[in-house]
Amino acid sequence: MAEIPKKYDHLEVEKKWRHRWEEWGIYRWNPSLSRERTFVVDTPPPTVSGSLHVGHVFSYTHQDLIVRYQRMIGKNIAYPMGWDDNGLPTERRVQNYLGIRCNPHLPYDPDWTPSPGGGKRKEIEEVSRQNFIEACGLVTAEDEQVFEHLWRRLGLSLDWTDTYATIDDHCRRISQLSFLDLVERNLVYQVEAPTMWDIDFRTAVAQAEVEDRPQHGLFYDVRFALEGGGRLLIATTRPELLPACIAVVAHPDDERYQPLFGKYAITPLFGARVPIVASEHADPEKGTGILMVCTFGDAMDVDWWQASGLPLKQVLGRDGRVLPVTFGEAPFQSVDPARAQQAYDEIVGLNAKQAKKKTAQLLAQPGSFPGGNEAALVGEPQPVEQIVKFFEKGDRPLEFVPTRQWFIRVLEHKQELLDQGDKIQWHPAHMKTRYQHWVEGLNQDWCISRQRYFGVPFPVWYPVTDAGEPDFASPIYASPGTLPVDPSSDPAPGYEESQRDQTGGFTAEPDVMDTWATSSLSPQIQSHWKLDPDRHARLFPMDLRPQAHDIIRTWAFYTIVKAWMHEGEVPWYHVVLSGFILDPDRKKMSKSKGNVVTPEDIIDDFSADAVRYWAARARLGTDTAYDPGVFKVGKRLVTKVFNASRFVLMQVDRAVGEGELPGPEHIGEKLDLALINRLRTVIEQASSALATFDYAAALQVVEESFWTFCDHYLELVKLRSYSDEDTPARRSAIAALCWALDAYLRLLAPFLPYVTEEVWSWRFAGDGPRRSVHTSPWPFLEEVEAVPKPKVFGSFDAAVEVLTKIRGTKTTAQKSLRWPVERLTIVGPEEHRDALAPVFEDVLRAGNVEVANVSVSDGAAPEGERFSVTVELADEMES
RNA sequence: AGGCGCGUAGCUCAGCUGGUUAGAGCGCAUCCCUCACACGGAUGAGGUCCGCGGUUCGAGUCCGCGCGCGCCUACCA
Repeated sequence: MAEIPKKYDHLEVEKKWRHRWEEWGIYRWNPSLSRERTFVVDTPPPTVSGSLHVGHVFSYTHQDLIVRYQRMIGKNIAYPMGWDDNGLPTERRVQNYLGIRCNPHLPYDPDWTPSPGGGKRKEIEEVSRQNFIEACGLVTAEDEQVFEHLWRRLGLSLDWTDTYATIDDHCRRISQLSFLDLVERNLVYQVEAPTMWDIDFRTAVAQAEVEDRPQHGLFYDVRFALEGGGRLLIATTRPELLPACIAVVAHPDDERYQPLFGKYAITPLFGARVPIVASEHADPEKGTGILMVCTFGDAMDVDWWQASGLPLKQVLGRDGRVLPVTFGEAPFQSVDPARAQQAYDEIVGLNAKQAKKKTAQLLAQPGSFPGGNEAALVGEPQPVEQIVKFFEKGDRPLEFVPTRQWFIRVLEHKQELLDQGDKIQWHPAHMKTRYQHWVEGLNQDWCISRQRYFGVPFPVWYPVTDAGEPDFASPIYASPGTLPVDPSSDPAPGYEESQRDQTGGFTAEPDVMDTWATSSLSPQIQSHWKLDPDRHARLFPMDLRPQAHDIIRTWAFYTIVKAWMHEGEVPWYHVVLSGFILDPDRKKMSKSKGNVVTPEDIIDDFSADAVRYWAARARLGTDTAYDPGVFKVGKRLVTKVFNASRFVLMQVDRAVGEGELPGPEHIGEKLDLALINRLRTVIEQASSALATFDYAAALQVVEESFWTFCDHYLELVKLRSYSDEDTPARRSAIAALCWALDAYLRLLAPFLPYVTEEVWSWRFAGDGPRRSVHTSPWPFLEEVEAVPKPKVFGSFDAAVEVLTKIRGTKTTAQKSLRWPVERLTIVGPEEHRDALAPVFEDVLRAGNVEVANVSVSDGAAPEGERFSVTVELADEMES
């Protein structure tokens, strides 16, 4: 029996158990057990280059609560850890930190090493893609340690022997295998088409990464000339796209414009002759009801252009600046090419914002309206609140730029993907609706190519034609056995490296896959899909996907897509969605808000158990206000567990010393039986709540019961268990205390893994699974069956009621709770007196009442109460 | 603009398939150093359950309509 310390030092205790758990390896997956006995978690790999905040602690704790329960009910747990280091955020960080930039055309230099602090150098060093990836690897390894340290402190029961990083060889291999599999199934294609483009990151982005932001814009009223005379007023927010105007459209039912359909308009400044067309796209209510279609102002322009067959006039480049074009040549015909060119030259090279301003100025000048001295711009621009699409990580609006991109065919499989969603259980259930809305609302295929470097390269090359151009129509794919490959340093199959970028040779696909193309494979990455069929069968489909609800449209959706496309399966049976942490003013918590308290600080102050308690109080899917008060409550519970356990085990120690703990067969006193009987309900309720992932409900039941145990049962049983004589009454008390504490520790273990393990080690730890509370069996009902059911119910509550009355009288009289009672009169109906009788002795002891000073009689009790209780206190303390 | 969720004590939240006087913790007030715990304990004061209608013997709980908040999706000339 271990020495019981007087005070609880959470930092020391946490450190001790953290190391011992690692030593014991109790959180490791056993690969030899069958799938049925295993509980598999698709752990979210956090973006390591992001900053850690309390939101992480929140959702990762939720997973761990579920996992710890599953472990205790005997499941073999597969709970690995992954890091999402692949992608833009890391790239940016590495560039700044090391002062390097990727040049994918450079060859790999095996001797190159990054110099820390390189970010301070003046010139930026260019390195090959593989060197760049290695540098990213070094930086992210540091970031990963920060996360790992926090996860360990939090007590997450992760299997640290089984980790992955989304850029490592294994993940690149799985990602490339996935791509090749999709090629084989004709589920992926490449196309040169206008796609949403971020001009700062200079990459394509996917629909899921786009967000709307309200912007203050200006509506410019611009006059177009009608061919053969007349004019037309068009409202636009993007005058800089005027040179890209290909048509003018109005609603077919709009009587104002019906006579114009089929005729032509002449654009101001640039003199382009554009058709006036009827189109459902136009809203008669908006602006002047007639609008210009440009290539490209928005998604509608793209749709319209594709259907129209009109030529493309691209005026914005990949950097968002106005491209040089020649007027008079197709497609930039003009009724006055010289004048058009003159106007255009004023905006060439400007960014969209500058070009907008300049074009507006030009339009305001007299003579900008074709054939006269009038200005095309009418009146002052009107301020307008508009909604503009942005890349979620971007700072400037997205543009539509024609580029060659790879897409996965999701649009034509919406129904199948909805069906997959139905096969998965969503917790809470209403979150499925979000998934459905997203799938139903998809309007583009999944763009997976990014014009970046720190990502998984496409395992693709192209032949270089005799004309020296890549032949994109004839991609050369890597063979699966050679993966992972980097086409920019590995030659295409059947070619020599010397033929790279040579006529008749090959060239690399320069793009990388979006990070979601890899993280959507987290189940397959963990199961070693296509590499280890046996392991795959033991892990896939998984049981649980924990995640936050904001990434249903990305991570959850993409993972469902991949699992369905590759194997026609769901990736997991259950998804649990954590809510967000909100500021006290109910806004989503963010760094910029100044919530600078780090999770490590909070653990230092309140203990890991207390922080877990805070997370565990929040139900799935429910956003929760950040309330440090809850940490305090958690800390109080931890302290209470420590102190109550200390009391119980000291009593046990006094009674049996080093001897064996008395078994449940000694429990005979009615109060003790009543206690155990109450625990039956607690175990039932907590178990069924946890089985449906409702850890918060389980905690509530257990916590409430534990406080009752401390506040009432311990007080009632205290003096009986103090007894120096080894009577059946004392033995019953000791046995009940042991039984109850043993159960409470296991019930609380998923929530408070440290303090429960600490207490467990004092007296309960045994051999085998019972070495740790976390591998001990979850309390099951058979354990309760070993203790007889009380014959009369309500004894516990009756005892509590009378004791509370006695305490109340003393408190009101401002006397100590030890103060003796002169006279106790209890009046109540038979039913309640019968319930009270067997536990009455305990009540009197706890209330410091002499049996001789008590009278109990038949009669009515006040409404809602069992008894009418009258308490007269003694005059003196000593009586 | 549609969808989803939420609106219960000053604050944070429980209240399952409708059932007698609506719960907890924090905070607050008053008191108590009793041999597990003052990082504690006892007791108590706090609520027209967002509003209005309806169903019902009975509604915080079900239905309808509003109002407010959050999120998702759409709106981008």
